[in-house]
Amino acid sequence: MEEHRHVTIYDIAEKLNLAASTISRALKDHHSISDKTIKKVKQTAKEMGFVPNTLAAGLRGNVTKTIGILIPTVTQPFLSSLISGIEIAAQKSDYSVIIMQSHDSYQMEVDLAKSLYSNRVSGVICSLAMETRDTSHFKQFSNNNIPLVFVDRVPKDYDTFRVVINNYLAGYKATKHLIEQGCKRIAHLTAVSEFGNLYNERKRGYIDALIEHDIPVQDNLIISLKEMTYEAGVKACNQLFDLKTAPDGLFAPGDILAVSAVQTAKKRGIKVPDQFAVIGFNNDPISEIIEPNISTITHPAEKMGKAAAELIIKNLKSVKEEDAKEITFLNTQVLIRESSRKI
Amino acid sequence: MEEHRHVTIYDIAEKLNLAASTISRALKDHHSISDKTIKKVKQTAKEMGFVPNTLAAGLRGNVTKTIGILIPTVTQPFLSSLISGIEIAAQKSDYSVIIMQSHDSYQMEVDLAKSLYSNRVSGVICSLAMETRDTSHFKQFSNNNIPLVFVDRVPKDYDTFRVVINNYLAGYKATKHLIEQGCKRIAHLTAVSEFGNLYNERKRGYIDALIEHDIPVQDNLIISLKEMTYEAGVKACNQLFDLKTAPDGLFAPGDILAVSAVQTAKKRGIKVPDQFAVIGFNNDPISEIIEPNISTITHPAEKMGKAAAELIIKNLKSVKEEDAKEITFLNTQVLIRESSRKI
DNA sequence: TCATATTAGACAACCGATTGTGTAAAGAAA
DNA sequence: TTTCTTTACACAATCGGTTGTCTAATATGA
Repeated sequence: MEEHRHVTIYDIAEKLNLAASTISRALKDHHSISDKTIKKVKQTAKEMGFVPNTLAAGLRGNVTKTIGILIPTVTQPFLSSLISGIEIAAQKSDYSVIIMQSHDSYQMEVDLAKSLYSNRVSGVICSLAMETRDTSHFKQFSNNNIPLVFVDRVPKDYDTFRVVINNYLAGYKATKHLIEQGCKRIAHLTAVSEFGNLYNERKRGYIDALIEHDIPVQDNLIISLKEMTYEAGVKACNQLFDLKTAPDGLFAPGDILAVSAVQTAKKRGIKVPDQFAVIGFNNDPISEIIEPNISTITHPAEKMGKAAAELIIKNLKSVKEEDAKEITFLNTQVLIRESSRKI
Repeated sequence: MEEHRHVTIYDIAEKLNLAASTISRALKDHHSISDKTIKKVKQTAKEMGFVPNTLAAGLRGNVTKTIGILIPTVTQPFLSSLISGIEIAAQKSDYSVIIMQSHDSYQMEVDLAKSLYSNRVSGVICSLAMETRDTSHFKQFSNNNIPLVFVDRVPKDYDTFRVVINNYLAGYKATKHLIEQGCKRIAHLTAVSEFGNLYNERKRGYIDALIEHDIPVQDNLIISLKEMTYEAGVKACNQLFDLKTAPDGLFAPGDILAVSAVQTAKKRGIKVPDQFAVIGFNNDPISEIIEPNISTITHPAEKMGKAAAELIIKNLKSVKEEDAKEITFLNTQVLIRESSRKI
């Protein structure tokens, strides 16, 4: 096998008897290079199979056109949709995307943040690890004018971009929907002690909706879970159904939990939605396929990714201090399906 | 806001009155540097918040410790699991992962391959786009000793690493299972004209299992789909159920199709599995949750990712020509659930 | 005609880590 | 004491694209 050397602008320069700087400028249509030369250079570059070395460009210009993504995992549907959105927006502006998974570990997140910085990414999009309480490892980005956008699971107190939905409002809307369907005893699952305020916000919305409709808030109808898994959902629902006065509705802050609720109800002979109406969150693919279909809150995951990426790309062009605290809210919608449609 | 400059080895050198080369060597425990100096350098580096610039290192050494992933989309469960596996293996060896989505477009794939090359990735893991027929855009990797691993959707004729399952055997096993459950008229869905041989292989396994058990292969029980979507599955199944002699079993080469089959059957009052047994493929999360649970072929997606990443990392250490055609087969298993369990 | 503007392109420094080569000093072996 | 080895570190080239500065030539305007 021949040992190919990467073709460089110097190779092109030599072949055409021009200076390397001229090649560099010609390739990006610099005004000081004649059309004739530009055409010739581009033609030769193509023939020789020239591919620019982004490392060299990045080193020199300190611009890598790379967006770093730091998220708990790529397998969660919401997050893979988020990636997809980021990726599409990035591709449009000729940015690359580099992805790292914290697996919800704080230490991993710290290490990976360093690795992203080491790679001199142009910007970072992050959804925090469950474990994360301290966010000082993100200072390296802020301190070096690397735009940082938090998405979905965002820190309370960090002064940077955020792209989120209004979780309070979404929780309120979901609960209100159940009330409108005639539910009187609405249960709620939530996450135990969370740093990001996402589940707390949903819970606040739930509570306010109840209060607003003169429905008492009952502690035994609110269950805090350590993990938002199918199994945890089944366990919690059984606990709910074992109550003397079992609930007739449930707002689950995730579709997997809603699925577990629907199936647990079915197993116990409880009719969904007539005896027990359920609404989930996220509009995961499964919510649409399971029977009965599950009502849910749509979460524009791809759009969020797109918005986050665009914030970074836009921000790189014109850094304005006053932008720094910008929060982008994206709309949620109640998607009514069979699991909660009683009327 | 202060304009921080990135801390470099030169900054450390200046502070300690040492040469930059000494700093560089000290940081990687080079034997020619005294322990005392090493300790001092590392200490100071930490204090000053030094983070190595991987661009500079990559440019100089032509090694980036980055694995490029080029796949149709990240949102498909199989592929996001694959990524997860790659990522875990990469992290272990201190590699970064850079992901690009072809969205099943050939042109995108060509462009993104170039972009990966431009980023001087150390290796590439690829699952081909549906559209791809020609694979010459991968030559740039092979020609430059950049290890290339195809996963799952692999080209027939490209001389490089592959990590795949034995699709023929999996198809055979799935079909045999249905036969053992007493099915006499087993239908099969497949993809229309595919470049990668994955669906064709599964079909071959299906056919051979039938032949081996003296069951006639009937063309009207084999339907080729353009897209492997839920809707396409529903349509195909309705077509099957409309036959004079409808099938009593189905081997679907994907779980989404299996789900659509089960639900279509239920809608038409056909009992699953008694009148119609179904087996899918991939063990997507949904197969476990839907009712009835769907029997499926487990596909070790994360393991495949891990294997692919390890091939690259290992190969980078010792490039041997004779390795070049290595094919890694990973095991599949028949996972029997309710949708096909008759006896 | 002279001064200014524009066009064309060369030269060289630069980004930051790496590494081959060189040198000086201290210790070990002869 | 001399030679060899080891230790400890400095110097400078290198990777490849970018960009400020400079020279020269042609074109435009006063």
